[in-house]
Amino acid sequence: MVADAVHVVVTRNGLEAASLRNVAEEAGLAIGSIRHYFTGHDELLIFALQELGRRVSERVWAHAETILGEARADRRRHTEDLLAEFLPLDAARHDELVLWHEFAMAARTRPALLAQANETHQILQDLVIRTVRGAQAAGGLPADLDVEVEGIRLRALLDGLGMQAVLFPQRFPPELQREVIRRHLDSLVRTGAGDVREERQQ
Amino acid sequence: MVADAVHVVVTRNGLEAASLRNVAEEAGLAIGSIRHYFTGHDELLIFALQELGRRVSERVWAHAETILGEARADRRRHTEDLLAEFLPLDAARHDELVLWHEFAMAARTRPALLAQANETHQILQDLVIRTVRGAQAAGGLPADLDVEVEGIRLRALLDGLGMQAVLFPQRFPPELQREVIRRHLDSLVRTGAGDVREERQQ
DNA sequence: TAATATTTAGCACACCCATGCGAAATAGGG
DNA sequence: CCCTATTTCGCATGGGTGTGCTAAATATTA
Repeated sequence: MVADAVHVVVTRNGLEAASLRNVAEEAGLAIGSIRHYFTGHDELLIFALQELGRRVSERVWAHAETILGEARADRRRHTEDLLAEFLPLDAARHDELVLWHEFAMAARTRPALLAQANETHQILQDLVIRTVRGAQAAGGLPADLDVEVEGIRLRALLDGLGMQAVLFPQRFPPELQREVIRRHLDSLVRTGAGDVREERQQ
Repeated sequence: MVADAVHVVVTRNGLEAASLRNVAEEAGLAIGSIRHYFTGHDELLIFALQELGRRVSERVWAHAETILGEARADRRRHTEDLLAEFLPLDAARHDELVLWHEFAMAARTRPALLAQANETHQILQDLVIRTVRGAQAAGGLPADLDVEVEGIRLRALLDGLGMQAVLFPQRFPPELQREVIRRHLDSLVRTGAGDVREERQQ
């Protein structure tokens, strides 16, 4: 697939290197061949981004169905595994994360990519929120938890941790990443949203 | 300053647009003039990154001295303000965050930038850890907290939240960002590292 | 087989890029 | 003023890029 070629080039040399020429060479095709399917450079990138979003969503959602379905004793472990899908714990997830960051960052200055990036982000955000809600419904989390905010907080944590682990791998070995997830889940389990607001005043 | 020109161009059009020509035009100079100071394109970018790191560190550390010094009654509020320096709550912080993300991402495929990016990241990470440690020493946080891990977790949260807020501003209004910070600090205050590990087994 | 559609390939163009180099302008010290 | 050092400038070169367009090759259908 030509999308794979884009992904390889972007992963290896960054999005700015994803020229028609480089992609064509990586795919073993001629420039004109690629341009037969994509009328312009933007369309190629949009397609590659769509394909990325499709794969990530598919993989993570498949993982999610295991946990969101019926109640199970090892829910906690499955939850950790699900969240671990957002982190670069192996080469596959590392590359997917790199791709996502490259495209998402590029979307800031390339309006053509923005819609697709937004959609992908939303899908994953919803998944995280659902996971939190599911854990709450299963009784593992305090009932008074603000699921929306906690979902956003958890997603932000995963995103930031994944980002840093990609940029500075030596500083964030897999075990440290897992420990951070565990700590966060622990704090969710043990903390109610509660009445902290009064205490907070002083 | 020529560094400002780089920053403006990168903020507006992304790092890939920071060519000698664009930067020179933004600075009101000729290409050759810039090349008199920087022997190549890489050196220009490295300098701009150094300058960015310097400014960010300076600003955030100045904010930090207020809080790390003596004990004060309104420590919680100052802590929130300090952490808010990592989020795009106004135009200045927004732009600084954009610059940081652009450079940090580029450092992945440009070894020339990696050292400087690493150093800047480390400085800020240390600051966050010190903040957590300070809060712990001041008695606001449980004594059995793992300061290192909590510092990393907090920094990851800030980084991820900042990233998403930059990419999808409409989804992350300032008040939501502040609420996430408050929630996180609340959870830190109320959660011990404790003996969750046994419960976790099942 | 013959005619047609689909896919692949390659060339030409105009544009932007980093860099090398020498000339022009400006500033500073004698 | 003159001489020198510093700074600014612009041209030339070689390479990369997206895109328009046409020709060739292949597959599909009649």
